[in-house]
Amino acid sequence: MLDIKLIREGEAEVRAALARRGAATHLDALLQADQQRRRLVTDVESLKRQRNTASEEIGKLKKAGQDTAAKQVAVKAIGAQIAALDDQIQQVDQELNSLLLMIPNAPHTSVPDGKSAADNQVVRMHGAPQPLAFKPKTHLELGESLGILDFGRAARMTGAGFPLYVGLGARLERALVQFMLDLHVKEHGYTEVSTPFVCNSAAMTGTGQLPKMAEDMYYIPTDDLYLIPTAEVPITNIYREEIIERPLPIYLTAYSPCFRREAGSAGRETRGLIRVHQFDKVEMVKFVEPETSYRELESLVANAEDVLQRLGLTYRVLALCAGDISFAAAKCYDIELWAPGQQAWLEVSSCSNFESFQARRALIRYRTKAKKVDYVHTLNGSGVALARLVVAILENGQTADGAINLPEAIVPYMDGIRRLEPGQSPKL
RNA sequence: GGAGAGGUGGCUGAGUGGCCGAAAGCAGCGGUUUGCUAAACCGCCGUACCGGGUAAACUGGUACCGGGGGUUCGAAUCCCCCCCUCUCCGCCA
Repeated sequence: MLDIKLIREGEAEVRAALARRGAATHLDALLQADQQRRRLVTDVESLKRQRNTASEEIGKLKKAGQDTAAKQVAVKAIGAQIAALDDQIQQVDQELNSLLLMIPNAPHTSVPDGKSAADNQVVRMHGAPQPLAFKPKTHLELGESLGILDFGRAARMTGAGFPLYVGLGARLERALVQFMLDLHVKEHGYTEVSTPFVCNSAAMTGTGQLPKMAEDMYYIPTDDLYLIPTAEVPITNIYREEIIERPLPIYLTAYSPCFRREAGSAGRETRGLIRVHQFDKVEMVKFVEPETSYRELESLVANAEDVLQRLGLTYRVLALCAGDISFAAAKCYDIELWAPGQQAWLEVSSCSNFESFQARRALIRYRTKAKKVDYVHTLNGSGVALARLVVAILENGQTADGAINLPEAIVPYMDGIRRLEPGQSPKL
């Protein structure tokens, strides 16, 4: 969330920044609640001071054996006033908090203007889409002919949008996870963690999934827990309500499955692995000092790009415009892979700087060089998302005879298998 | 899931109704002494919010002893609910 003091003192700037997102703002109600709260707090605290002084006096008098009945009655009256004010404060606090939680992050000045995905800017390309010498198949056709994907059986046990990988398909998935984790841990300086795949509402609120995105998550009412839509949630929440005493930056990475209801997106890009309710992902999260966060964002993107470069894939990096960045982000780059079967760019990574937005919600702080407590900046990026990565590897690696040439970098993780051919993978 | 024991500041750990935001020790920071390291000695050493002050230093106040509620003039301390940890039993990959 945004700093209420910043909103109070820099209202015009905050309004202007939020307007760039096209976000409807309820700053008036917020500022009014803030003002009311401060007035009430000042009042109740002076009453509490009176009560404390009087109670102390009663204690002394009692010790001296004097009668304090009259005084006690008087203090009790103060207590009643305090209780009434405290109730009001609680209400205003709640209102203030729920308003604050609904306000999105302010876009950074370097974020391009724009209303929608159409206004995102391509900041660089790696390679360029090359026409194949034959009509490319889609990953669905390839997956079926190779026998490595089975959507029908998955739908029977769960429903549409839940992939079942078979044989070398499952193997490829596992190999890619291993490859990416190794790269981030051994070469990019991340520490690997393995987290819970369900989180409580406090954690979800901390990273910004709640309250706004409740509809997009799978929820388990019996235990009041949510399936994670991304490992960002458990990783970032590792330091929730802590003052981090070790030196920054901290880089963490984790593999996790991701669960998304994708409510409202039925019929949109829903074929095959493009948009699924469950997919695997390797995620990177950084906890950094505020002054360094935009430099850290660039290196985070570079870490994600490194994955794709080593896999020899064609991709482009987009700077999302103010109207398209996610709720919690101050700046965001997307990385998209070229998929010849789809004739489309597929988003496989989203790298964001949240500045102190998540840190404020989740109370993640550190000590500055001057020993003051301050909020960290958090960043995260996919490094990268699996299902669409598999799509790109299949569709880019395909040959005229329906086989797949695998990227050299994962061959060691595939026990030396360089090529997937029809009939090669074990059948169900 | 059942029974019992606990949750106090970065850590260890005292405190069972007012003199407690909390003893003591360790760690940390500053200083004195010191050939260096070490030791000794002295001082400092929680967070949030509201106010004063230049959004610094500093300063007045309020709250916080797992979380929430209650009793009381007054709660770390008494009562209730919840969460977590440990031990034992049950179940189990």
